[in-house]
Amino acid sequence: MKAKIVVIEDEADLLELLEYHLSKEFEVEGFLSTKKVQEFLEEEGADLLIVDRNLPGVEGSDFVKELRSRGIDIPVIFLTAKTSQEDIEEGFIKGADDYITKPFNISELILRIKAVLRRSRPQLQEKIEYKELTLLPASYELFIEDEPIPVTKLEFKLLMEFIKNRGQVLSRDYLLEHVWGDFKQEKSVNVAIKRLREKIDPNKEKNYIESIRGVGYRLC
Amino acid sequence: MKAKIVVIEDEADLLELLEYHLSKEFEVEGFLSTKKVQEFLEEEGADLLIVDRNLPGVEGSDFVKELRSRGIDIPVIFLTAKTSQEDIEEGFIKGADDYITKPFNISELILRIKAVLRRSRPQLQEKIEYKELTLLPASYELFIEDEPIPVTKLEFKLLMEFIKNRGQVLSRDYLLEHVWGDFKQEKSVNVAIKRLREKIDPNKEKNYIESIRGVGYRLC
DNA sequence: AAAGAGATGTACAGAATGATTAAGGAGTAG
DNA sequence: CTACTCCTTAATCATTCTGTACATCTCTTT
Repeated sequence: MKAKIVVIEDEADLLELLEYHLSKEFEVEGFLSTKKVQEFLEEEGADLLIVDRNLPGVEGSDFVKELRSRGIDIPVIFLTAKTSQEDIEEGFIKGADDYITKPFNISELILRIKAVLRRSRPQLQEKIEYKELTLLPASYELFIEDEPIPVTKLEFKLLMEFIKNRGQVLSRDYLLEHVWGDFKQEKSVNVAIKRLREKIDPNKEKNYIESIRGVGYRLC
Repeated sequence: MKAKIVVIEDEADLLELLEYHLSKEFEVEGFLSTKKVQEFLEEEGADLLIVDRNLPGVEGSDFVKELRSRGIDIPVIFLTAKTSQEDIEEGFIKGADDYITKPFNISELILRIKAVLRRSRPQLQEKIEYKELTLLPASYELFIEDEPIPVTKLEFKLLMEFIKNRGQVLSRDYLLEHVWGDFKQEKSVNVAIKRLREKIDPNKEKNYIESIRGVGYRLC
């Protein structure tokens, strides 16, 4: 999962350059002014903010201070032509996580971004995607097109097993061993599959899990 | 509670200067070489490392890389005369949280230290805010919308652990290890969570702490 | 088309998990 | 020492989950 970075920079050329380079490693959203940023952050969220301090209207560091006072604790890197010692110190005092002066080196910027993200977003959770399904193994959560779908731990593990072996037919025996561990009747698998199908495809349109008569089931 | 900072710098004069200035705000431990540092870290621990890269014997960034590979995840700031772009990038790649080139400004250094500590050691902050909760780690005090709420030390530490890992599901095992230290029964966690919930959300409106059946709890 | 095997659907009881309550002991302050 | 707070443990209540039994449906073979 890529980190989402918001860049606020009023020079269109530079913004474009940043978007171009950063998008190789991150998901980037550029803004020419602070205007719609707060709205965006509240609706979509982001993992890091890169802000020029010389912006039309609001001063960048004041904007950050304002965010901070509203409890928005997103990490911030200032990227600015303001190079005096006082400017730099002011930037940190107003809540910067790092402060880079123009002209800057793009690979250093990327490394500094990563350093900040490493501390602020300790573990990007692992995310497994399959068609419109998204699975978060750490919390046993399932999303269908970003809608959370409540599933039990058993159902989640069952789905994971299918995704791990997509395209292969899994026998009831195999599933009992790998998902349940504990040995139950083969019929239990039937019921669990039924329940899982209902949750991942309530309208029975997708037919994710196919039954292979006499053999087992397959996710295709 | 002051943060504990270890400085490794082979020029005695500079080390002394750093110790002098930093000790106004932090608890400082200086070393002229990396020799006894690892031992010190393992025994005493520290919150941040400031390292010169030109050290007698070991190269500073290699020392850090070595620490990282041993799972010692202490934040590091390099403070060094190596100013080429390659050197800086190498520093970050080997695990730096920040990189400052000599000559440096002492107040900027202090601000950068604070910026790194804010993310990596939130518990050292004077004041931590999360939604309408305010925590004062020094005194184990909790406020909800500025109203003081009496909480026990255990409850406070539990809440801190959740805030430190907000959004992540924490298993009972994890909590026992990180909050209790000492191993108790997993049931103890349930009871402690119940009491904490009662205090931070007596009307059960906010649902700060979510239970994830079969997995653990999460602050969202 | 009928029979039989396998798959699906449904209902329910028992198992598992979490929440709540209460009791007793350890630790602490006065 | 006494009174008090806090915490663990144990017991019980409440909820959710899951295995089993059985009924129904579907497919395949004859």
